[in-house]
Amino acid sequence: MKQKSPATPAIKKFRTIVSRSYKKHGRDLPWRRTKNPYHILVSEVMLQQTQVERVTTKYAEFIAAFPDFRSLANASLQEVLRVWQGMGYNRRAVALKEIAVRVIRDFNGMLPDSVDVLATLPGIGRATASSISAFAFNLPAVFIETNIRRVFIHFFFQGKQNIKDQDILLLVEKTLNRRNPGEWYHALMDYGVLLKRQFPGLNKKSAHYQKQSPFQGSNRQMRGRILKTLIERPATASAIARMLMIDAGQAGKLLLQLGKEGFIIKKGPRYFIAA
DNA sequence: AAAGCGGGGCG
DNA sequence: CGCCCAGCTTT
Repeated sequence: MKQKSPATPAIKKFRTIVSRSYKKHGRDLPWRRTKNPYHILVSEVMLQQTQVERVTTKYAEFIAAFPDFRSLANASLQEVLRVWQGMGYNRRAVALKEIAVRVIRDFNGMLPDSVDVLATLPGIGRATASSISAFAFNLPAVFIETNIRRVFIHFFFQGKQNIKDQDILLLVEKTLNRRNPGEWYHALMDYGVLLKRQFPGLNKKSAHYQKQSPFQGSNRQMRGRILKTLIERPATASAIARMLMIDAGQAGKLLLQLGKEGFIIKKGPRYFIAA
């Protein structure tokens, strides 16, 4: 039996501040009104590296188009990618569909509640697995994401630099409210949103901070355009190269890579969205 | 440890 | 224009 250390005054104060703030201006978001594991899963995958405002609209569309695991499992990748358009990181749509297939086939149609099992599913890492476990099943999983990271850096690492996630996780575990992990995490995230406006740049003190490369003219932009095109109709490599105004060599590379990742297939001279 | 992956909105 | 967003996967 693991010994529980008692909550120190600092921890009690921390909990009080975050909880009070949540009661006063916690956000009311669609996926916070449900414990349907499928709905929670869809929201958590959509929220990876994607602003809340953009997810709120797409979440409703996606659930309307694919109401449950079975309908998503049975949908074509083309339909799923079409609904996904505008979200970015299209791999997530492929992963979500594959998760639905596995849940129906391997888990009797029920999403597992265990972090370790959830993390075996494609596109589900530690953070998403834990958040699903906390929000759908109210289990005390320990995780951080960008808002939570900001909160702990602000409260417990003042004046520090190069702060490791591993060190933050220890504190998340110590401060976790085990009576209601789901609500506690909502409170933490909402507090992180407030801190973002109050103290810009907190996350730059993370050891894991990285700024990303420009998007204009990037491979990523071209991949997105290719998929957008192929969702409408199949096309040849040369037609795609012409449309994107790139040379045939680059188009060929992009198409090959998209094929390897399971987005598309080649039949004869033309490329299609994969089955 | 670092790079790649989307797309949009905001300063 | 640069920056960042409820991260994951591959190298």
